[in-house]
Amino acid sequence: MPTRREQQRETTLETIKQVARAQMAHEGTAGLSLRGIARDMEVTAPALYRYYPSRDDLITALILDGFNALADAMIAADAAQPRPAYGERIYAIFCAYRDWALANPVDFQLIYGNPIPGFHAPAEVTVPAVVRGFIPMTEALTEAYAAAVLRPPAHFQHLPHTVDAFLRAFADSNGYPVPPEVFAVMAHAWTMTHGMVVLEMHRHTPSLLGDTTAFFQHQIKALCRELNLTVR
Amino acid sequence: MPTRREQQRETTLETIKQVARAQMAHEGTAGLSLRGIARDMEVTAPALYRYYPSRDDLITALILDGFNALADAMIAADAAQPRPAYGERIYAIFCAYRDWALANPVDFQLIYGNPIPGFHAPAEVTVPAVVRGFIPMTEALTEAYAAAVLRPPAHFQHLPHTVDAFLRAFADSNGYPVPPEVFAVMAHAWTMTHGMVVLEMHRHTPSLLGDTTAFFQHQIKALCRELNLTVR
DNA sequence: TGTAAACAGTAAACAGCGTAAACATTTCAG
DNA sequence: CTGAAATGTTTACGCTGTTTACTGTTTACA
Repeated sequence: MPTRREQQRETTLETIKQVARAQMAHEGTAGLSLRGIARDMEVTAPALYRYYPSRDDLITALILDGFNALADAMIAADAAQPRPAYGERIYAIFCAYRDWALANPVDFQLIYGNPIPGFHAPAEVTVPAVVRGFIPMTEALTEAYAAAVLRPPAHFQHLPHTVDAFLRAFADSNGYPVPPEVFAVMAHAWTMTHGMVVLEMHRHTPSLLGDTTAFFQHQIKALCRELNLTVR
Repeated sequence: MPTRREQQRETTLETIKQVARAQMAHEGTAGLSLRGIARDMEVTAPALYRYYPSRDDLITALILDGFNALADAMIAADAAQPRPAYGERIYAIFCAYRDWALANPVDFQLIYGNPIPGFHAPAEVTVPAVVRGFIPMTEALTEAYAAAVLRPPAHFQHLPHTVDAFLRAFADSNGYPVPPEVFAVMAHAWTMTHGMVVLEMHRHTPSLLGDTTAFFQHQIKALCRELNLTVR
């Protein structure tokens, strides 16, 4: 059972991240400064070093939170759909990806951009969190495929042999085998979604397309139908 | 005709950018520091202010160069293809986009990411350079459509009415009318390409797909064929 | 050609940053 | 209650972008 001191420490660790997020939300990812956080907390800067050994460690913690929050959003969106309704699930998951990104642009840039000078999150920390976010869409697609509802167009089945070999090896090494064509479908959908989100976030598409939300939803629905999944 | 001093000034302006790029290439976009550039040029930092009024102005200049270099790469790739060969042109243009990005990751992050703290390039400077890069693919697609070679699948023709209305207004306001369905195809292709490039650059896809080059080329070719364009 | 203006550079300084070391205080456990 | 651990402050170092004042050099014009 945690002592009073340990509880206090835990809340301080959380407060620091909270203030950091607030600062970034206000001034962009640039606004993250230890001294700024310390000012807001009415504490001196070196005091923060009792909690995070360096600025980069704080950022790493924020990134980890970000990946998990995004994963939570997608998992929740998936869970909210009725079963089986594979198309609705897929649609909801990718909409959740975009919605979360647009609602939390700073966190999204933190995890999927490189907004912090000279910083790259250690892979051994981020990869598990990333993988967690991919579980719902992988499951939904795999189940739909197993149920013979998802029928990928031909070109997903005739992948380049290097990719096909890699995906088969990957599926075998994993305890959770995913057919290469399903994996390819997921990569395609993710790629598309991510591209739209990133370009929209950097304000490149709104001036070209007008209603980016409608366009995005239309694109995802079109993909679902191309995969023989019914949606809406 | 330029005086000796003006020539000198021009080369210094260029040298500063050159050194800046070298520093970023060496230490990531974080490595961009005026004092660092000054050190490399064996000059004091304030001297640089005679050439760029601030660090952000230097970055803006670098971004402008980046957009133009990317546009040049795509234009050159397009020009190198035989005519009409619309499929080959489209394929070459998007491959050029990816190739340039992977060959110049720092510049790419500079123009399509937000790697510099607290900095966002002024739109009135970047937009024209961005538009320039889109000319070849817009032209290739529009010509292919006019020649009835490009045949977009149905969902590109039944766009959400908000998007459709916006694209029609956009085409009308422009001197260069692009049919909405062609614009939608371009947005789709760009989105896909950009998403793959960004995810690959941040090392999210290589561990999932193995041969990302093969996968990318496969994806673009599949899209071309979906559009009734022959390629390879 | 002589001179005034524009240009190019330096030195010094200011404010802000991340961080390390030394020191003081608070809080808890034996 | 006492000593140790946790938490905080003070001070300092070296880095950053940027401003100011001052010095030469180059150019343009009367």
